[in-house]
Amino acid sequence: MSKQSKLILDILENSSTYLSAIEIFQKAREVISNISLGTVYRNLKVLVLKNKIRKLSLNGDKDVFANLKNSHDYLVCKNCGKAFDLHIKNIHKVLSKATKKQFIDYNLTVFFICDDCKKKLVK
Amino acid sequence: MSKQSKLILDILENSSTYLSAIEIFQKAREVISNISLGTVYRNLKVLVLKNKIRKLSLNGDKDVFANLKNSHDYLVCKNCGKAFDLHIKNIHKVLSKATKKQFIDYNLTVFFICDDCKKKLVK
DNA sequence: TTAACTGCAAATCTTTTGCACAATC
DNA sequence: GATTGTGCAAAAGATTTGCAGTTAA
Repeated sequence: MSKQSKLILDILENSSTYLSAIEIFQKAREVISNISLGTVYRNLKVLVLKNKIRKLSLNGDKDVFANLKNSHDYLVCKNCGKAFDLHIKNIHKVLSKATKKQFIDYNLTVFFICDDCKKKLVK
Repeated sequence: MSKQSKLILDILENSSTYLSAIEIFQKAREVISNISLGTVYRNLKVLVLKNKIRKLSLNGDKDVFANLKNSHDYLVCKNCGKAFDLHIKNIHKVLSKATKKQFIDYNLTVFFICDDCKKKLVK
C-alpha cells in the first residue's frame, strides 16, 4: 500500500460525509503536493474493489466515495440533488435474507422533494 | 410532448430491462432516422424529472434508464458488473414508514460476487 | 407569431490509460 | 533486478449546450 493509497483512505476515514474524486484530490494535494488525479482515481478503484470504501452514484452526475462507517441510506431531493442521511432499520437483515447472506454491500437511494424545493415549485 | 419524447418513453415502456442512452438512441433511430443523441438526453432528463421513467447508476460506468414497472431492486456483481433483478418484499412499506410517505421513488443496488467470478477469483 | 423543441456540432466534464520514471520488495 | 505504483498528459466516453432552423399551438 503506497503512501498515496493510505492518504486517500485516510481522507475518507476522517470524513463524515461522501466526497467526489476531485474533492479527495484537492485534500490529498494539501499533504502530497504533487499527487495526480490519475493516481486518485486508480487508488479509489482499488479501494472500492477491496471493499475498504464505497462508491455512490447519488444523482448520477458524478460518483462520490465514502467510508464504510457512514450512512448507507440516502434521501435525495429529486429536484435539487441535495442528499440527507437516512437510517432504515433492519435493512441489513432484510438484505441478508433476500440474498442468502451472500451480499457484500449495498446502496439505497430514496428520492423525494425537499421542503425548499416544494416551496419553490408551488410559486 | 413531441413525437421524439413519446418515442423514447415508448421504447422504455416496451423494454423488459434497463437501457443506456445510446441504446435508446439506436432504437429510436430505427423509427425517426434523424433523431439526435442530444434530443435523447434532453428528453430522458425531462422524463426522469416528471417521474415517468427511472434513472439508475448500477455500477457507475454510465447511467441507464428503465420504466416504472420493472424491477427496482438489483443484485450487481462487484467484480464483473452483471446485474440481476432482486425482489425485496415489503420494501415499499419500509420506505414509506422511514420517510413518512413522502418518497417518490428509490434505487436499491445490492453488491455481491457472482458464481462465475467466484470461480475465476479462486483460480 | 411566439414559445417550445429539434438536429447538429462543439464544448465540457469525468474517468481512463500509455508511458517513462520512481519506489518498494 | 523485477514488480508495482506514480505523475503527467493525452485520450476516451458520457453528457450538456449554443445556435439556427422546425414544429405546432
